[in-house]
Amino acid sequence: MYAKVIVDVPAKQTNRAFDYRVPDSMKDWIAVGSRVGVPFGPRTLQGFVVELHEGSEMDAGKIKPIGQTLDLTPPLTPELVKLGRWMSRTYMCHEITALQAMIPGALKAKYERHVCAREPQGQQHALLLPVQQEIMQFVRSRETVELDSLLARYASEGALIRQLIVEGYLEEIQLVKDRMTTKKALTVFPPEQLEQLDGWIEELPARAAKQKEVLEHFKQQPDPIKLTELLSELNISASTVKGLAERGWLRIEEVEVQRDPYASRSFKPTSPLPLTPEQQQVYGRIRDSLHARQRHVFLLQGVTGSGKTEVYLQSIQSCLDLGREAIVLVPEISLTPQMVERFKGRFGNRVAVLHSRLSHGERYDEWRKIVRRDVQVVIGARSAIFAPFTNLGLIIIDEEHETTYKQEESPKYHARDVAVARARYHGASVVLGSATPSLESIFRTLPQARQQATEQRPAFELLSMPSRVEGRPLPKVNIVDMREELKNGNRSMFSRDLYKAIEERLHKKEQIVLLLNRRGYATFVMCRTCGYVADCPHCDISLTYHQSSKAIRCHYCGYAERELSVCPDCGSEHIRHFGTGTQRVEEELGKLFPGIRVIRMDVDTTTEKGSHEKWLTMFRNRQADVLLGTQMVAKGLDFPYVTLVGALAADSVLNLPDFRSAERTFQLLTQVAGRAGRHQLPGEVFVQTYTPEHYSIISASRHDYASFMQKEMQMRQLHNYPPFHRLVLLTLSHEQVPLLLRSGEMLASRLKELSQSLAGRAEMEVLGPVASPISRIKDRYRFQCMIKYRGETDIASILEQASTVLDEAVKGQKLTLSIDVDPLLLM
DNA sequence: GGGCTTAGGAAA
DNA sequence: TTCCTAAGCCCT
Repeated sequence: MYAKVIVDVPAKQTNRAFDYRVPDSMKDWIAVGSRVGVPFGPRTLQGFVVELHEGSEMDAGKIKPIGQTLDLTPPLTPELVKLGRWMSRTYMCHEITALQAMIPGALKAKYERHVCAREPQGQQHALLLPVQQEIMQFVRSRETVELDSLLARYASEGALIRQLIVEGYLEEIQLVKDRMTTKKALTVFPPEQLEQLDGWIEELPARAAKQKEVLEHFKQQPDPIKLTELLSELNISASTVKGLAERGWLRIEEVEVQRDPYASRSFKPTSPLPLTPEQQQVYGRIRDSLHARQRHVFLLQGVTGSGKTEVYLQSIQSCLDLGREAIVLVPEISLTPQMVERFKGRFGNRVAVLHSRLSHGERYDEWRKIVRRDVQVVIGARSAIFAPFTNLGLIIIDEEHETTYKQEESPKYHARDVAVARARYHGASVVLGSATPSLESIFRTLPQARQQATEQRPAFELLSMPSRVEGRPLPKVNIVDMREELKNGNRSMFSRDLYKAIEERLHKKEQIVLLLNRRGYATFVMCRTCGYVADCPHCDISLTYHQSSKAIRCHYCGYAERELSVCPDCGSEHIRHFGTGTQRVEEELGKLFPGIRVIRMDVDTTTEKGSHEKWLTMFRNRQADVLLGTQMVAKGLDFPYVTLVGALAADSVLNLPDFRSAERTFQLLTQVAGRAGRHQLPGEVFVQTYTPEHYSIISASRHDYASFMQKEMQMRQLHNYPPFHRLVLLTLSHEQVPLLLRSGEMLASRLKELSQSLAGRAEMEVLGPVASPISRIKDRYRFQCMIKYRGETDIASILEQASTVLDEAVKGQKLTLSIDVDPLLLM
């Protein structure tokens, strides 16, 4: 039997499957999706089996056997292997990069080179130098030694060690290892025949009271139990249990334990809530689709507070009832305890939770629950879309408009597209939920787009829930023109109206959420005497102040220096380290309202594990009056006593040079406004802005998605932007500008040539090259080209041809081309 | 001529 | 990506 293997070398020349022979001993262990160690050139590499075949016509001379299998069960399913192939075409990434993205980081290969001692034939130890003798002595004293540690120990003898290997004194062994080992715990097992227990209890001498107690325990609870638990439960020492084990009555074994991050927590079981007629209708539609195994994509537009989560929960329940599995994606930021709680409460231990706050080990263990079929539901952030289920029935993407679903590093996939691709394979349904659907998604529900629908890009069906549960009204949104405030001499960051409203809530003991967008409020370091701003010496960007570490660092390359006390340019001491902006608001709140209790949530206060949760719990318990934060306070939170929401600088996103800035502004304001008045108490919202006439702000204040969408669609169509055209962003980077310019021109002209050949089937426009908005990162300059296209285009082959031409022209020049298909950030 | 550095190519 | 080899270069 032969296997085709994708190896762990992300390079163009190796971006294809290599053939290997499957040794007979491995036949039963290897399947499509297996992770294997294979000899590749002079080394051993990790790879994934993507195909198995009998291949009698193979060129046997060239083919090496697979070296080792790395898992008992393949970490990937055949479907995921196929998906990897699709991703590599769709997002222009190496196939191995796509496959690696699907498994937890803990399984990323770690390569270790070991040496062990050997006796070379016919050689004399006398030929060795004294140091070499010593090295051999050292190696002989143990089974194997990791080469790196040996080289570290004998730092200056690298050449001599090499000689030992060449002459056969040392044998080199290459190992592929996981980064992660499973956690084991000693576990006590009762005997097979429980009836024996009674006899043994009699048999024990009277003074062995403790041992009797242990046996009694198993009579009550015949399940295996962790040794540590047993000891603390019965207040005994290990020797007691060991004594029983020595008699052969009990068995003590090492068993893999799960690091369950939620183990210590109990979740209140919840049962399905009665649905409103609106919810009922939506749920019915989804349930029908599940039953019919339709590959339907639903766009569920529900206003904030319309009860989308309950619809998700019941849809998942019907999916489980059909014996199929479900994936729920939530934006990382809103992967709040609340959401997890509701899922755990409803589905208990049938749920695995995957998010980036888990440690490597915890994440791995949650993932293993899926592989072992212990769970049927996964709730997680973007990468949870790759959960290795084999009978997927439903994929839910909550807040589908969120940008976190697009991965910014290779593979630059969008979870929404991956979801549709996986659903196509499984005959599963997809539900995209949002109060403010992305223009891309809503477009696909329109008649115009329905006509252009293909198998690859199906049309979506719109479901809507326009009212809040229990008929609660949407909060009243007041737009405050900050220009007027300034005219009237108010230079504070709070308008008079907002000030009054805060005062009133404090008096009534109700709660307040304040949103301050990061952008627009600098985190940079500036000298107020001469205007000096601290820049990164390697990137075209200012350094960011980090309060926690008292350092200023570059966000892109990690360069850091100590906090400045004087200006390096003019020596002035008036150098200001602007915090996240929220700090300033906090200070000002304290001045304006003495005694006010503020919880500030931003990168500085939430980096620590679990801190996010801690702050939110405090706020929920009304231990604070104000929750102040950046975008993260806008999403998905639900607090009954919040009756006032203030967006302090609504237009800071609007002013960004990005064609999606209006959409982002509208989404953010709608989201944050939705935090108010979700329960009995009515809510009120203040939006402070310098551009109160902008349609995104006006529409958001009226909770009017439809009119925003219409207006925005016109703008997009006018400028050939998505969703009417699709984009590809090509970024070239190199240390030298002239070479970049030349290759940029070459790339653009090649792309233009290729676009000519499209004729009538499609339209394609090539823009650039121009310097990227961040023109230098890590001492490399950056130029970009943009492709706008629509219609039937094999964009992948166009991109491939263009990049091949470029490769040949600048061979070995360290020029890198990065391709972002459907980019969300145009940097 | 040997040893060192570097560029280019191969990897099943 | 990593490693090997061949080619180029310097020094003895």
